[in-house]
Amino acid sequence: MKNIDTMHEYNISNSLSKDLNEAQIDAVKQIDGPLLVLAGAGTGKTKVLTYRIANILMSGVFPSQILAVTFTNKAAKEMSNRVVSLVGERSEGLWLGTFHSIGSRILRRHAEAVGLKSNFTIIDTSDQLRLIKQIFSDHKIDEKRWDPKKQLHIINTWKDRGLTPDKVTANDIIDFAGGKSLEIYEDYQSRLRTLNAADFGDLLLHNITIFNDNPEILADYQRKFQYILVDEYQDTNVGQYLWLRLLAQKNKNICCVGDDDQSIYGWRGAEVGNILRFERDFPGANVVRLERNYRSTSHILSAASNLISKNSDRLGKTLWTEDNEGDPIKLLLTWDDKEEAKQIAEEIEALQQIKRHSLNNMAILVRASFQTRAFEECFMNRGIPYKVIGGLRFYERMEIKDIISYIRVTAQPDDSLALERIINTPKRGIGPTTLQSIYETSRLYGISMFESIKLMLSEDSFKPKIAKTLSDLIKDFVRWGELVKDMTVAEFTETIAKESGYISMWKQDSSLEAQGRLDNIKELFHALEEFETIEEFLEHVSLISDIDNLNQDNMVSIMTLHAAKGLEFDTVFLPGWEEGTFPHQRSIDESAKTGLEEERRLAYVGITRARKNLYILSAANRRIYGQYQSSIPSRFIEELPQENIEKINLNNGFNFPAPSSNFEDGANYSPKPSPYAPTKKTTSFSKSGKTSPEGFSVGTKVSHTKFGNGIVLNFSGDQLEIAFEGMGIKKVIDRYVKAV
DNA sequence: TATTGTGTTATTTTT
DNA sequence: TAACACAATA
Repeated sequence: MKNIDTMHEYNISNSLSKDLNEAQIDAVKQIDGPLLVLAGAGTGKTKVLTYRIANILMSGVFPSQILAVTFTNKAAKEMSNRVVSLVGERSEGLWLGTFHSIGSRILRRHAEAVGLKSNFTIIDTSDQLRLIKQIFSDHKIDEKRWDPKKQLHIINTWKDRGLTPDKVTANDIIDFAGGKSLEIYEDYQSRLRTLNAADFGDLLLHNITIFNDNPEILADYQRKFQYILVDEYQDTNVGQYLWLRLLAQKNKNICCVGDDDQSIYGWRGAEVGNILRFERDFPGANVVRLERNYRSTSHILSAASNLISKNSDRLGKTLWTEDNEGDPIKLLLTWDDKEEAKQIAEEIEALQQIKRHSLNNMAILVRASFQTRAFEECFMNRGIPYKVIGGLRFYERMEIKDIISYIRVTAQPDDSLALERIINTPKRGIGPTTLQSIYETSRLYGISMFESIKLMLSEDSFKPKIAKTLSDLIKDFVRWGELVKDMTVAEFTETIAKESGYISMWKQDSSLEAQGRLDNIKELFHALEEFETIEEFLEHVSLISDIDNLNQDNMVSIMTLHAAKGLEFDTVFLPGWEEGTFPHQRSIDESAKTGLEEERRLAYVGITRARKNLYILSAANRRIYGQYQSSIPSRFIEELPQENIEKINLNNGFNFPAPSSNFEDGANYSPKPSPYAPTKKTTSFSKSGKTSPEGFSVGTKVSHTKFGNGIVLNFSGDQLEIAFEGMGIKKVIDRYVKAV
């Protein structure tokens, strides 16, 4: 142990001067006092952060005294890996995570201080919306006249700005829902408390409330976190800023890394102002600029710099590189979105076959997610493997959410939102009328739906058939609750999914997507094997956005520009550079100059993702809402320096679709090879036959991760009855045991 | 209560 | 286009 440490120590001090440039060393070395690192794209931001953490650790600070926050799980994971590779085990105990995960961790410790229990549920957007709709109906507010989504947006905005209902002033109130928007916010918060739930915004907002109301708790954390590091500081909103300021107030050892030119979350409440006024907030702050770019060729870098220089609201940096000039940016004007996809597909094929480029190093970055569709269709036909990142997220799929809801209710019967979701899935004959009566009872007595049902059953207020159904369901949940003790999370979930009839519901479904849904469910069971407890899993599920694509398969990545932040690729395609699409119309309509500048930053982010090859495309016609609309090339194209771009004329050598195809669907200019499904999440599982699928029979000696060794006594289907040494007889699904 | 049909409406970006 | 809400029917 000691030896390892000394070895790392040696490595660190050695690497500092070897691996880092001067500015980077500056940023890593001065660990005390406030520091702002302005890190341009590709200037080694993550490197600085990780070396800095290593350096702080080497100065004798305990890992648990360091707080490092990021925005995405991806970034947190990346940082954690890199710190481990620098200092090994010495980083254990570091508080490194997203704002939300850290906020949640702190909130669980002090939940009572804001009227929650520490096992509160974290609800997502759809739950939020459902809640708002309920409150609207209580207040007799017409959903047609007032869009519940708008109300949700208002509440989220208040939360982003660190405003609890009591802090909302007349100035902050937007006239909505007949002047009731604040009242609804109050109701919403109190409903959340009854449900023992918190939304994303609450994770930090409650922290702030706790810190403000309980100076001794705040003091504890201030003492604890000697050093604070913040990634992507340009994207912090007011709430996050307040949270950081509270924590950093005492020691003032806060290091924020960011790039005002990459601030692209203004719509989510991010305040570039936070970065612009850092020096004022933390007097005596040092500022280090990282301006040497290690990523892109000079053609790419120059184009990006010139484009972003059109923005007025910026601190200003001059990025430079010693990299060679490289190829100019290729600009392609196409007839329509289909042609655009086809051009990219052909270029990808050429790069792959002629230049032997790997698909992993290519990405298509779009402005809005609907644009991914044209590429999916085209690539599917041609057999180009691709993955859409962040498209429909795994945990947001209906079947996954349904099963998670079953788990939620089992773990926490009072989770009414989850119960409401699955009370009639599969169909049990519980319709809106019954639901309404339950809901009324729970409002009347201020109890959960689960409790209401129990109460109403005892009072005999249901029709016999419904009473039977509900009482069975309640009994099921109670019984499943008992199972937790004896089973792994995966087994437990699988049992519930089967016994509730949820699996058979999809098995009986003859529709096309049913099999895919079953596959997803299988994948969920698989993913669950990593977790020790239900609570652990539920926490993970609420905070992670996508199932981790650990697969290093050779695929082209397709994602939004927002999702691409922090990533880099050899080859990047930027399609859809048309007025209205990019810059997006709404962005300009809603926030004029600010909006346009944010769009330009988005373009800057896109361009700077590319290491070597960059393609920008613009289509003259695009299908929007199923109708073709013509548009003109994006103004951003004109803002690129001529000397960095090469215009490619498609009319030579390519078949150019005739305008007549405009309103028809039929016209298809590319040959159609046999359909090929490259990327759908289809982990194939053997379909369970009549015998134990894994081939176990009575007498087989097996081992199980939780119960140890045992012997098979009996089985039916894939359910094994096993006598475990010292554990007694358990029912286990055969996939979870191994023959020994 | 479940199913089917019709009309409306939205597509920015996400932890 | 496609998802969704709502009304009309079985």
